[in-house]
Amino acid sequence: MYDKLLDHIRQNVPATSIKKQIIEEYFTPKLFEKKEHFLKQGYICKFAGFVIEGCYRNYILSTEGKEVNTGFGFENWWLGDVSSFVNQTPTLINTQFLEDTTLLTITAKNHLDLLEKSQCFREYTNKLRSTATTASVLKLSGLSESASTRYKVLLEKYPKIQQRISQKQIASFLQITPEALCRLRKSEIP
Amino acid sequence: MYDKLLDHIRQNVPATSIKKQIIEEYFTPKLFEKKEHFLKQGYICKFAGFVIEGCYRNYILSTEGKEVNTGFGFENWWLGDVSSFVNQTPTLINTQFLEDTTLLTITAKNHLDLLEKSQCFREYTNKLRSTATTASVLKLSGLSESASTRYKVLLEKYPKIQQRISQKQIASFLQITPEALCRLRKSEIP
DNA sequence: TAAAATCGTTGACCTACATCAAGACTTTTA
DNA sequence: TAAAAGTCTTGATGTAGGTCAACGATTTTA
Repeated sequence: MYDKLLDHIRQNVPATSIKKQIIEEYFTPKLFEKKEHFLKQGYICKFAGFVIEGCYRNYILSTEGKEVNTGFGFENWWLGDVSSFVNQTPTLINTQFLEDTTLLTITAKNHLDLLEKSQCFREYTNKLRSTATTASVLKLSGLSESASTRYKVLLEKYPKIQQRISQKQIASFLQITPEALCRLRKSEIP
Repeated sequence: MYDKLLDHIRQNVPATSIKKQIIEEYFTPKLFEKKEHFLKQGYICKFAGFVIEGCYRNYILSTEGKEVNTGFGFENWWLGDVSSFVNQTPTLINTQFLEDTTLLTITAKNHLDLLEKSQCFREYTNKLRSTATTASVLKLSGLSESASTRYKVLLEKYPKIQQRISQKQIASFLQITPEALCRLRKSEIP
């Protein structure tokens, strides 16, 4: 289990010197059931987590209280709201598991310690956070395309997403209704 | 000029020990004219910049080549694509000045040096980047609201934006046509 | 395992915003 | 400072996707 995280660090910082023992010391495994929440609007993000197995969705609540998915995460992704985690301020993001999920979690305090202690973990964190920012911006711009284009792009990027995520959730992510997605599928994949 | 950046650091990291001399050593002032680009898709972001005076827009190109604004920046904002800057990879973002603008710029190398050297600058950078990520996510979700709601929210957040940014640019940011924005204004502000 | 809830699909109808066009006003350029 | 280019506004018309409703299929719960 700890190896999965270690591998991920190695992938991003090939020259890493980080030891498995460190990971075991700083991270705690946690199990969550499908539909459980990892994070809810208004709470402070006390832990960050790395997905060993399972998946989740991030969503926000619109002014009318509608849930709008902002993204999904699978194995080898991090979850937790960086802003809330770093500044220990209430989050605006909700994170809910879509399958039973195993995480490696780390507290904010441990994370800070590890950042100070390990130059390589600093690099790793830096790298992940910088690419996360870009991803958000790109997603954003994607919304200027038609729903049909956005759907195609999504399928190109994650061909297997339909095996794991329900149409309702995908529709929310594309910011269209499930009905519209249903019609899209019918017309586009003959 | 350097004081403006120093003040901004102090605002975010009250206990800072950073000296004006350091700022003067690591940052270089630069002037840009209205319509000049700071960053173009495909190039690597060699500098980050802090706006002393002026403003800019970030935009991306949709698949059909249309420019879509992702945000504006004014005095006391940073510009530059974090992802491209940190990883020295080509950016997907375009940054263009909407007024004659004065920046304090720092090279990627100097930025790395300063991060290693100054614990306080590390905190400062961390804080800015984490809030930037959140801002993107929230903007994203905002698009699920109607154009009219998005416009109202924008005006609440930046009441003076209309004095500095043209309707065409605001429309692109709201992801509607200038015509639609014109009609919105007429109907909403009687 | 029966009942209840949720999901995917389809049809009928509606609305917010896009597109195209054209004129008045403002800013930039030579 | 005159010409050219870009901006704002308004009108007429088109369309992608929303809303509401209904039904069978699947999943969840008791």
